[in-house]
Amino acid sequence: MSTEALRQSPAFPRCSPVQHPPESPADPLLDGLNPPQREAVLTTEGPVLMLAGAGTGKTAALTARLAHIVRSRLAWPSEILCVTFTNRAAREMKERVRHLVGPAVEGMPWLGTFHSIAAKLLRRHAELVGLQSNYTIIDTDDQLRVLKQLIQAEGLDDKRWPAKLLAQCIDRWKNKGLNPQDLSAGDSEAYANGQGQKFYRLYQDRLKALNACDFGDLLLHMLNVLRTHRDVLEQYQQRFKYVLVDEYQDTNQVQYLWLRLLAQGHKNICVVGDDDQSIYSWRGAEVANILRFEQDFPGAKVIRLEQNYRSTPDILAAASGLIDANSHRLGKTLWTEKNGGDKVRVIGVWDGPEEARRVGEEAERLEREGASLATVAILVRAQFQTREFEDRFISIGLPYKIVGGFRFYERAEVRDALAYLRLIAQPSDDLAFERIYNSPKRGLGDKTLEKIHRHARARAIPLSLAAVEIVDTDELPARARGTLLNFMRSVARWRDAAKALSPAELVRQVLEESGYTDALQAEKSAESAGRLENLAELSRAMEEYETLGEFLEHVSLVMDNDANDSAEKLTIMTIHAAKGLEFDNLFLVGWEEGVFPSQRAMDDGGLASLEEERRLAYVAITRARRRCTILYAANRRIYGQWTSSIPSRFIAELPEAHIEQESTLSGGASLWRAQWSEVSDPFAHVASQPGRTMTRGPGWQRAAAQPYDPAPRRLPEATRSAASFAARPRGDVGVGVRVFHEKFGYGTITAQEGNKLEIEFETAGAKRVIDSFVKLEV
DNA sequence: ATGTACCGGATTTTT
DNA sequence: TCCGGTACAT
Repeated sequence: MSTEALRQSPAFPRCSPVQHPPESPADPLLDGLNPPQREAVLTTEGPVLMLAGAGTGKTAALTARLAHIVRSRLAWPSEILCVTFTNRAAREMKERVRHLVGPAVEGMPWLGTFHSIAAKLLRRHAELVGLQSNYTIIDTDDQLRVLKQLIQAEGLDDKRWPAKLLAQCIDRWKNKGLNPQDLSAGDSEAYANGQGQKFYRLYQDRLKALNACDFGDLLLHMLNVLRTHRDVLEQYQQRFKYVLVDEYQDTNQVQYLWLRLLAQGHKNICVVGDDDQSIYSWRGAEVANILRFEQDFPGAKVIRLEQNYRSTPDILAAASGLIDANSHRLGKTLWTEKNGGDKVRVIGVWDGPEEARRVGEEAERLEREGASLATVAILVRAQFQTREFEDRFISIGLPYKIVGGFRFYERAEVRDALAYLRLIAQPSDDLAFERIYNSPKRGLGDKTLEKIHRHARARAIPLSLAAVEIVDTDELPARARGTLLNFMRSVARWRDAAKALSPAELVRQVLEESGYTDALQAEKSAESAGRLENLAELSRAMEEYETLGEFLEHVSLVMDNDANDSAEKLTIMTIHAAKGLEFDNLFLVGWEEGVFPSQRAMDDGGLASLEEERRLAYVAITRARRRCTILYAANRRIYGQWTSSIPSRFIAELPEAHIEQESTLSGGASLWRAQWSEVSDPFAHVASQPGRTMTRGPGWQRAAAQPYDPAPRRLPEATRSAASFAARPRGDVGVGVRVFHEKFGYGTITAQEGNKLEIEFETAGAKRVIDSFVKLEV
């Protein structure tokens, strides 16, 4: 494996060619690394803090370090603990290490996310915390259901004291490494007038009874094991000769305590992070961990990676200027050897729809100039902002994908399928039983469930067992009894089948025999088609697993839908989701006070939150490689209310020398006229909003006073740009034809012009779409 | 047991 | 505005 291969490997696209001649050509691993990166690779002994700014090649340094340790025989791969936060990061690192060290080395067993490593350790020591090693990992959904049941069982009003609030408290306590008995009276106050501790304890007891863990437990239980069992702790302290931690600024208290214990053996801990990119404090991350690393690990070597290989000088300068406004930074000075490039553009527009239109046009222009849409991304502060763009891109036929939102395994149908499997794998999984016992609808309701519950409690047995027993009694009405008997027989049959079939075959059989697929097929809505698709995808994903248990662990901790589709599409995502990624052409939208920085953050977090928002802005800008465009709108509709807004303070904080401002608002009559020709009535959406309460400024009134042509419009001009590259109509569709659209479902074509269709959808109403987006009904 | 009408809440999100 | 949850009617 040469550095040449390293540089050219697809997992290594970000580093520009070698910047300095290699000092020690003897070790090809170091070629292509700059001096600080090399230092980070070679300083294997003792604590190391690698402060790596955005785009400075920290993953390259980290993986080279791993490879170096393995190749110099300082440790076996199985003696290195390497933790990341996301599966994506873990996967990427695994891939790169494989490139460097070669396939001869089996994938490192202890490279993974905090949670997957903790889960693996906990399987070995589960009995020490009162669990069996085949414990179930439950997600937020299940967690909330359990909590709600507890709250109601204790006779509390779950409106006054929502399960969500309790879940937040418990998560926070777990993130801090606190068990129920560790809570102070003050902590306990956080829920239901001092009953926090009581509920936390009840919840933990309930989980133990279910032989289940939530995500927080994986880390907390393991911390408890390490704290209370010296022998176990020493075993792992011995084993892990080297510890590496990625994104250290995102660690929370439990993770910190965990690492500190484990690293005490050999004290070879290397953490990598960037305090300026700490954007997860709201979920327990403590920047303080990185700020005080040098005190925690005396003699720590601090290495700064400051050469940026990603962005152009103006982009870098704009980002640096912005983050300068924050206090309490460790401080880094990013620099680049790159020259030229455009300044950061800042564009003010009239309203949200215009913002979307503008970005769409720019994206099409980039495409015409030869850029792939895969190099274009729109970053938003919050998920609700994606809608405007989605609507626009559907109507002009611009391919896009939205990253984030619901993960694959969080979708209802996938969770249902998993619940079936969980119930098959583990009869004691009451949560799974509750989820699916009437899904698909088979006529079993709350009354029946309640009776099963009562029986289960009386006999101290799991629900599924209680269900089997209860059909032998005359507690249930004949109808429900028959249905339940039938259902439980199926479950028993599947348990049998599970022994003979592969997980993938099993899930297909279960979905078929339970009537789940039939119910979806009968539905015939836009969503149901997608759901069936997801279930097919699920069984496909299961093909690579031998056992059900193996698959279930994988799915609860690792599975995501990153493997989306590789087609050339523009990406829309939140800034949070974009961390660690980069794009040639970047659009940062909605830079208005209240949206970004978000009102909510400023309301309840004060200056600290504002600084986190600013770091978020810094993360956003530094995702751009070549072109960065920031937009803000003068008017925006938020929760159905029109609001006039002012540009984000972050725009004012960008150093003027590195930006280029433009506004369609102050641009004079010609720009307004350009607007007018776009749509026949630019204020139609305004006029048609009864009860609209926005304050109308002088500019608005002037514009609104203009006459406009009220002639009946057909397909509006606005779709013209899309027509320019895909105008040839399809021959197989026409007015009156019934078609299917992935997003809107079934509808009938009411007008056709070129490749543009106007369709009256059965559920979504009238929409304009490009013909390539619809399928003929089958 | 299941379908329809209001009410209230509404960031960011990994595992 | 829009979604989900609860309350009520069928």
